[in-house]
Amino acid sequence: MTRRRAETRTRLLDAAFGVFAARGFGRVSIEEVCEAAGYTRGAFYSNFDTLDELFFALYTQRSELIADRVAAGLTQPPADLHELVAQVVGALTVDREWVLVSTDFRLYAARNPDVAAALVAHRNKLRDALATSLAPAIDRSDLPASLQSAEGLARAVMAIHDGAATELLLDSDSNRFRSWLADLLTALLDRPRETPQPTAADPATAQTVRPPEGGA
Amino acid sequence: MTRRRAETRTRLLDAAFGVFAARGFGRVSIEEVCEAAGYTRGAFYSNFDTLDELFFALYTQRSELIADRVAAGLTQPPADLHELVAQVVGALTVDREWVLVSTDFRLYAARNPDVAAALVAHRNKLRDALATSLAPAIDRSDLPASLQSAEGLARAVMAIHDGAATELLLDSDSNRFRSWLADLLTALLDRPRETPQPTAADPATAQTVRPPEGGA
DNA sequence: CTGGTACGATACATCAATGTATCCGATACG
DNA sequence: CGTATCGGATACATTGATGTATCGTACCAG
Repeated sequence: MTRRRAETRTRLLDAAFGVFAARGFGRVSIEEVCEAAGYTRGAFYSNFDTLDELFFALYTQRSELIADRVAAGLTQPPADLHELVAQVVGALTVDREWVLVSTDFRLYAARNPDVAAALVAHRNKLRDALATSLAPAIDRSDLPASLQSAEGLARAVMAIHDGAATELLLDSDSNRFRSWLADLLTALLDRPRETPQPTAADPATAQTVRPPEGGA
Repeated sequence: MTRRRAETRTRLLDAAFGVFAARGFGRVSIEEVCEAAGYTRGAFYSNFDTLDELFFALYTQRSELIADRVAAGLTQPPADLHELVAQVVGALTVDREWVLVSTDFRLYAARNPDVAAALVAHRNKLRDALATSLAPAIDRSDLPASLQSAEGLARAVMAIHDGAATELLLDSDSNRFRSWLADLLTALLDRPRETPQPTAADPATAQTVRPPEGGA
C-alpha cells in the first residue's frame, strides 16, 4: 500500500522544509511538522523514527535535486567568461529558505561525523559537476597550486558561493546576492585580461589605483 | 555586590560557549549551561532572563574580542602581498568552536531582525578594519566595480573567509583551513603577476587535497 | 463486494525543561 | 561586629514534547 504512504511522506517532507526554514532545525518539534503537514504524530512515527532521520531524508532529496539542476545548467559551453559566470550563478543560486535549511544541516553535520561524511559526498558530487564545466573554460595557470586542478577550482567556486550565501542570511535581497556572487566569481576567474567593464558605476573609486606591493 | 556577580556571569558565559559549540544553540537547555558552569538555574535567572539573552551577550563579547584582534594583527604594513595574505589569514583565523558558535548565531540572527541588525553592525566594524589595511596595499583596478572600493574589497575578503570557514565545519583540520584560505585570498588579491609560490610547502596538494573518510 | 491489512489517529504514560516563589548564606556597609 | 541585602540554591507547579500501545478506517486483492 505504497500509494497513500508516498503521499504522506512527501507532504511531511515538504512541510518540514518550511518549518525548518522558519524556525531552525534545533527548535522544531515533531508535532510542529505534523501539524504543518496536516497530520498527527501517528503519521510521522509510521514513516520515520526520529526527526533527525526526516531531516536527513529531506536534505538528501533537495540536495540531489540541486546537483541535477547545476549539472543541467552547465551543459552548454559558454561563449565567454561573462557568460560562464552567468551560467554558474544561475545554476548555483538558491533561495534564502534553502540557505537557511542547508546551513542548519551543515551545522548538524559538523556535530555528527556520519552525517558529515554523507554531506561531503554530496558536495563532492556538486564539485565534480562544476569541475567538468569549468576545466576547459578557465585558464588557471597563475592561480595558487591548490586551485590549478579542476577540482580545486571548483572548490574555490563553491567556497565563494558559500561565502556569498552567508550574506544572503543577513540581507535577504536575492538580487543583490546574485550580482555579488557574480562579481566575486568574476574576480576569481577573470584573470589575465583587461577590464571590459568601464567602471561607469563608481568613478570615485578610481583614485586609489596603485601598482601592486606598494608598501604603505 | 558586583564582585561575585561578575564572576558567575563570566563563568556562565564561558560554560555556555563550550556547550553551544558542542551541542548547538537550539538544542541547549538552560540547565545544561548552569551545570557546565557549576551553578544551578537560580544563578542563571538571577543574571539573565532568557537563553537568547545570554547567547547575545556571549556573541557580543567574543566578537568584539575578535574585532580587536583583527585590527591589532593588521597594524604593521606588509612588505609584499604574500605577507599581507599571511597577516589577514593570521588575523581572521579562528578555531572550529568559534565557527560553530558564530554560524549558529548567524542563523539565529537570520531569523531575528533585531539580532541581524546588531550582527551587521559588528561585521561592518570588522570590514572597516580590513578595509583600512587592504586599501593601500592592493591594486584593484581590474576587479569588478563592486570590489574597487576599499569596503567592497574587504567584503570580498570576508566572504572568502566565510566560505572557507564553511569547510572547516566539515573538515576540522585547522591547518588545511589556513592554507586553503590563504590560497583563496591569494587568488583574489594577487592579480597581475606570475606565481612566486613554487609549491614548496606541500607538493602533495597538487592533486587531491584531502582524503576524507569513506563517503556514504 | 468483502475481508484483511497497512496506515494514520487517538489516548496515555513519562520525562525533561521552564519559570517562579521562597529560602539561606555570603558580603559590603555602617 | 552586627545587620540588611544581594545572589544563588531549593522546591514546586506547569507545560509541552516524546514514544508507545491501541484503535478505526481507507485502501487494495481477489
